[in-house]
Amino acid sequence: MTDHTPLELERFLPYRLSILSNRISRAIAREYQQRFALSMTEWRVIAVLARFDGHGLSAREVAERTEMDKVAVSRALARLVAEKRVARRTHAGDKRRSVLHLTAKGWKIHDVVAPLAREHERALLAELDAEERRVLEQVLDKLAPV
Amino acid sequence: MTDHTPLELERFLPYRLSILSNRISRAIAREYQQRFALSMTEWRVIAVLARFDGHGLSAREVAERTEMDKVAVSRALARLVAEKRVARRTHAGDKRRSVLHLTAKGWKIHDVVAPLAREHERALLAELDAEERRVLEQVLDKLAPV
DNA sequence: AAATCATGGTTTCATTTGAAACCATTTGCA
DNA sequence: TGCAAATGGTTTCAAATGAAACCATGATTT
Repeated sequence: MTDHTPLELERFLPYRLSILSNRISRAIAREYQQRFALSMTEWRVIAVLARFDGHGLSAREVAERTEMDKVAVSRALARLVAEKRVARRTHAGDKRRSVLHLTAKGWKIHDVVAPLAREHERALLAELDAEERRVLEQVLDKLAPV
Repeated sequence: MTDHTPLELERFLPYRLSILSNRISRAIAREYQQRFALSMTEWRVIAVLARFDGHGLSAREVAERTEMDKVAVSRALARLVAEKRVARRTHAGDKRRSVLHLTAKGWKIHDVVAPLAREHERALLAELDAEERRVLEQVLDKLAPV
């Protein structure tokens, strides 16, 4: 007789994490999707470019930072550049690399979406008490160090 | 002067959760993908059918339980039924509904993948101490109640 | 300097996904 | 009863995605 012990999905950590993460991402995404016709990957690229403004990141560096693959980044950038949300130059010393910056248009989007995202996070964390917040941080540091 | 305060992605909760969740899901998926030519959605359906064996779930109920939309479930089921991993009958009292069960073949997959998934979870939790595990549970209960 | 290898980035092709329309059946209600 | 609305599920079409091949440039070896 084989072991049919089923997975208790509702207590299975990877499953619960995935549900939670999807819910949150979708909730935030819903807000900027139609408002700016912005996909989640595009938003992530904008967020990284904002965060490392002044560095003139290359596409590769954006990919690293977002944990997206380079194809996804390339496509997101193509759209962002077409819509003039991101400016793309060629690196002076290395013609393969691009040098990326947010345009005024890109910053405008950032300046709306970033607070909105922060507010979502705040609301989420507000459901937790101090100990829970502290330990959650700690757990994420352990399991998914940046 | 506008507020350009950028999101600190590497400390932003939704972002970190998404990274963590993706990494874990991918790690588990890698193991059963080529071994059984099983997609993540198909595995989820199998897991739910195993968990609620004897109930004769309908597709709708599977969709609810997996938090996948009904189109995804419909497609996963089409493949699973074609490969005879799942048996599908029509509900006696309601000809719209299907009545779903794992076949012997489906159970065989379950009985390999479920322990494998549990082992992944165990390894993950092993990185945490008792307090971290306890609080993590608690946090998930609060943020993503089932 | 030529040949080889590595890197940044894009394109192509097949597959997956999501949204909306759709079909069949059942339910609610005039 | 008969007709509109709701429900379970599938199909269709467009867009998103991933893997591999590709192109151009740079670095390394000889």
